[in-house]
Amino acid sequence: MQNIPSCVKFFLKMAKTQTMLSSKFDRSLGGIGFTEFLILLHLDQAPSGQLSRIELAEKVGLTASGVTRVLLPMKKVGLIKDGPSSTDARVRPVMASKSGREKMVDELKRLQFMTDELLSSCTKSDIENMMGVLRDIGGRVATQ
Amino acid sequence: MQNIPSCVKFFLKMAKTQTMLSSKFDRSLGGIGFTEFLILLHLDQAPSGQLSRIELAEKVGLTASGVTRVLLPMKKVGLIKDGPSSTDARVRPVMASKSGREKMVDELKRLQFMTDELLSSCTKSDIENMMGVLRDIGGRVATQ
DNA sequence: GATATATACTTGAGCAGTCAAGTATTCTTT
DNA sequence: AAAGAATACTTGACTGCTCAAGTATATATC
Repeated sequence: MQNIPSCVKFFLKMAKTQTMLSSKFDRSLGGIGFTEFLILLHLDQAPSGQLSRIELAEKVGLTASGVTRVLLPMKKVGLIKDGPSSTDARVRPVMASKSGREKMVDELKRLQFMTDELLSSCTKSDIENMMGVLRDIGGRVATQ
Repeated sequence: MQNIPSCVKFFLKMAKTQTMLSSKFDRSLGGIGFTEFLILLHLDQAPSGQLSRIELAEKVGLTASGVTRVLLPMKKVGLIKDGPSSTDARVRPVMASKSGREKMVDELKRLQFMTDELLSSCTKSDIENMMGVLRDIGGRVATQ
């Protein structure tokens, strides 16, 4: 029976929590998946309202091909549409449609309600601290 | 452009960090996946050295069928073996084999090195605090 | 003691993603 | 201006799950 150091324990705990959370999100998000929601959210946050596939990939943490595959049904259903064709013919910018934006606002409200509840026992500074730690970890993971 | 409340931001950040981490783990774990590692770890931590499929499912956060599917190749490769058949003929206990235990110890060391590095800028109490928050969130998610 | 209900799985179909290899366009070098 | 390298994708084959439905055993109810 091995002794498990606290750093490892922390990551195990985080992995499990995240698994539970994302399946809860997926179940409660009406009709769209968490990744689809993320895409709509990032499109909303982009200053120009549009993002290329690789920009989306970078933001949501998927590969380019993952983005291609997620976008396909979203376009079929009308949540997104093509952005104005850019000067560079390789890039295919994506925009949210009106219904995509509406859906996103809807789900954002739902998510807000849910996260408020889940974090109800945390102080503002708890959250600040954890954000700092996560940012830090993210940075270290990214640099290889 | 929607305003995103800090609770939601926190969960988005955590989701992304976790995505990056788990793919880093999967890449760096030699030959076995993160879930396979988790299974070997939980078998090691079980007092009797054996766990039923549903116990494993509960511990690693998969469904029963997910466990069935993960276990299949692990048995073929000899990382695990059947436990002594229990009094209840429905349950099929699983144990780690010698090579499974060795593999696990190996990978645990690797993981320890990795997590130490990723958390190198955190204090002991940072980690304690986050563990507390995660435990709390986990509890709230679990209750329905 | 038979019947219903619950538990511990397994299996088929399908979804969300990956990776490797391909295509089209653009940039860089000579 | 041509050749090679890089970028922005897309596609095929695969992995790792999920969910719904099935099977086998066990428990509770009448």
